[in-house]
Amino acid sequence: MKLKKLEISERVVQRLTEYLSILKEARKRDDEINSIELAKIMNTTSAQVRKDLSTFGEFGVRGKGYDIDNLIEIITKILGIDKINHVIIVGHGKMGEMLSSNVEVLGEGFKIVGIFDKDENKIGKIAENNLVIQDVRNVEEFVKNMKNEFNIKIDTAILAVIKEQAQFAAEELVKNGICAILNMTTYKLELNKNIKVVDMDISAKLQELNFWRINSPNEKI
Amino acid sequence: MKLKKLEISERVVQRLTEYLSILKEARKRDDEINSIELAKIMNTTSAQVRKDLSTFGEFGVRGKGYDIDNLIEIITKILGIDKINHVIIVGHGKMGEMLSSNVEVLGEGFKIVGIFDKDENKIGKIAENNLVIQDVRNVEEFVKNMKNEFNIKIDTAILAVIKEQAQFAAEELVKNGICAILNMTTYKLELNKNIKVVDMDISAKLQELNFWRINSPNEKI
DNA sequence: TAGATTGTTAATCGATTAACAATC
DNA sequence: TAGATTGTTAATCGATTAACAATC
Repeated sequence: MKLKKLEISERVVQRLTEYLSILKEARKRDDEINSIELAKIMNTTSAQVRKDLSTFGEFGVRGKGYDIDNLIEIITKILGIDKINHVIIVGHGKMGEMLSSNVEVLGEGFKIVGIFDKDENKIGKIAENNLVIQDVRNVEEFVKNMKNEFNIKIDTAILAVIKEQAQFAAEELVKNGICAILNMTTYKLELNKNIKVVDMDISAKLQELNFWRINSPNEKI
Repeated sequence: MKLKKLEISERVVQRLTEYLSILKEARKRDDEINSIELAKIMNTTSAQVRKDLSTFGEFGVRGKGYDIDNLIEIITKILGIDKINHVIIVGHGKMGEMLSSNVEVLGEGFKIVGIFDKDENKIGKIAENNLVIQDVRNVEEFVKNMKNEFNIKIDTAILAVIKEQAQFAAEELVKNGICAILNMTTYKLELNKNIKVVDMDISAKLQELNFWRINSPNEKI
């Protein structure tokens, strides 16, 4: 597989994750799919589907379409989830608990290897996935050990603390070598630009939904 | 408050939710803010901030900036979260449980009034927020009762079932008058276009983050 | 070969930004 | 009034789409 590498827009990457999920569904029914069918499910044009995919290479067969298994494999590679990515969860409140106990939710390609909290009542307890909840001050040591003993570099953290702690906790993580953060809080993190942050704010999404609900053109309430 | 009403882009609404969260933080420190400061926190230009806000009206004072409290109130109204919006949760697995037990997570303006599941072992049990978990087949009756007895119209559902059930469950909800769905599953729902759906897919967001991590220009792993 | 669908170019559309008159 | 910052216009930039040659 030859991957072109150039400027890739956020939108394209977002759609890539959607294509993947759609393809996994489609695979249950078919072996092949074309840009028209894919576009219909995505609510977009076939031109966009082809353009998106051609950002990364030539994966289709003219006159036929795309082999679903092949495309799944390619997108999986592009997203780096063809291998296990080791992540830590910081904050073991309701959200952290849900994330660590729900094997489904992270999807394939990710494995939780550490859980941290600052609450002394939680530290030392065993989470539902059988990991011991560690003191958040141990992140540094943990990351080092994983590197030295198992040669596992931990880059990614899921930040699930309360929003009042988000900025501080994130800065600590960055100090310990974390360069990618899935931010489950409502706090807008202010970090060095080379740190990748993706926000996952449920309340914001609900607000968005609510706006469209009350402002829908075919509103009839 | 006079609200202009015209074509509003998804991006603007998304940023509106971000402005709101930033303003709530800023209020702790200041009474006023200008577009330059707001832009800095948002990682954008002051022109965009002003343009975004002016989509909805004239809220600033030339030479001074924006009154934070005032702006919060306005955005809160625009997003329709100045009043309580009643939502139901469908699916009381790990995700549904987290949502219903975590008062923080939905943010202000939303209240869970019903929890539904199809698992007989769960039906009749009491969830952490003290609501009885109801049979999902009762949604119809529940929605009608809320309307008739309390004059509460339920428009919004949070879909937290397993992805294999997502499409079916969503269609049932729509039949019972739900017109806005926060989709917590990885399944790409295919519904009538007048139904508002916002996707909230944790695994997709992790994939996105992972892509940027491994493709960051200043990668040095 | 004829039919189909890709990959890509060029045209269009929409979103962002620079610049500035309006005005506090 | 002078200084500052808004709201808005016009210019720029980027993303989407239409169209079609390439090719299976």
